[in-house]
Amino acid sequence: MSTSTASPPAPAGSCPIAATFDVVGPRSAFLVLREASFGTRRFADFVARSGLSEPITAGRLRQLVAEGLLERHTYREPGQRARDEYTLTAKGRAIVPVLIALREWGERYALEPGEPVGRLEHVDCGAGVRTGLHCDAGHAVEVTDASFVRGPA
Amino acid sequence: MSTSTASPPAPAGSCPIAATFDVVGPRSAFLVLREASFGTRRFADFVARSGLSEPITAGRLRQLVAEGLLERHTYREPGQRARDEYTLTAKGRAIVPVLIALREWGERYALEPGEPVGRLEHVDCGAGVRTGLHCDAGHAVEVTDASFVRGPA
DNA sequence: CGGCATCCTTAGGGATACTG
DNA sequence: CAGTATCCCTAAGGATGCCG
Repeated sequence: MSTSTASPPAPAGSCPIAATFDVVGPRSAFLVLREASFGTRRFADFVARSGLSEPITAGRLRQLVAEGLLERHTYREPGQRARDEYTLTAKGRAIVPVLIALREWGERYALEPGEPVGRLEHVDCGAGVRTGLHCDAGHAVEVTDASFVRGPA
Repeated sequence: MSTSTASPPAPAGSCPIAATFDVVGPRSAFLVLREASFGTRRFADFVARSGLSEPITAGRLRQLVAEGLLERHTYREPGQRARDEYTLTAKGRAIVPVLIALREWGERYALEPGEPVGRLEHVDCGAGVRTGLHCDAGHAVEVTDASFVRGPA
């Protein structure tokens, strides 16, 4: 990937990558979203599985609800006391490809080969799921075949 | 996406998402990598285009070189003085899909509609480039059709 | 140009203890 | 169980100034 122009000063102010970090938050937010994407719903499970402390977990959950990536519902199973649960919204589900891409990179470049990391399966056929680039004309695209052009999307 | 198991305690220690953040670094590292993916090579340009301060930029460049995502070369054009430049390694290029996925999310959910953000083009045909999920059997996969299974990849 | 040194402020995050 | 309240430490990051 490269610019076709000589890249003028760049309006860093409207960079969608920076904007994503500004909305989603820090590392810990991605870990909370990871757990939510795995189906974790309850506070205590987020704490246990994310590896984050309670205050941080609580803060991220609150913030992600405020940003609209998670929804909080209080529900009560018959005969049980009320519980809170957090589930992904459409906005939150839309970030799952980012999580998968992060996962793929980490598995390849940041973990020891052979570390147990689980796998993503296509529910329809059981085959492994991966991210990829493709163009609107339907071609598979390599990173080196993508060119960034500044200006209106 | 959801777990098919009840998700036991989770070995957060070997989470590839967390590992990616641990290797790549914080938000500013992604902005530096963004610029590198656009073809930015020189220190002053990284500073001007990333919107980061010089010390932070210098620190990220040094760290990303140390982690093997960037390579630093000193080169001298004929009749010019020596310059340093930073270019992506294969390990660094491999993270571009993460950047693209972050970019797509931000454009959709974190920026005002209509903000100028540029676009990615397939060099072969000029069509826009997007990320997507697919399975090893070749099917396009929706987020909701991916299931995470713990255990060896 | 390509940095590093210093200083400062804010944000991220863990530990612990406590409350509804 | 689902948090909140403190306290404390470290990391992130900007501003400024200096140096090869």
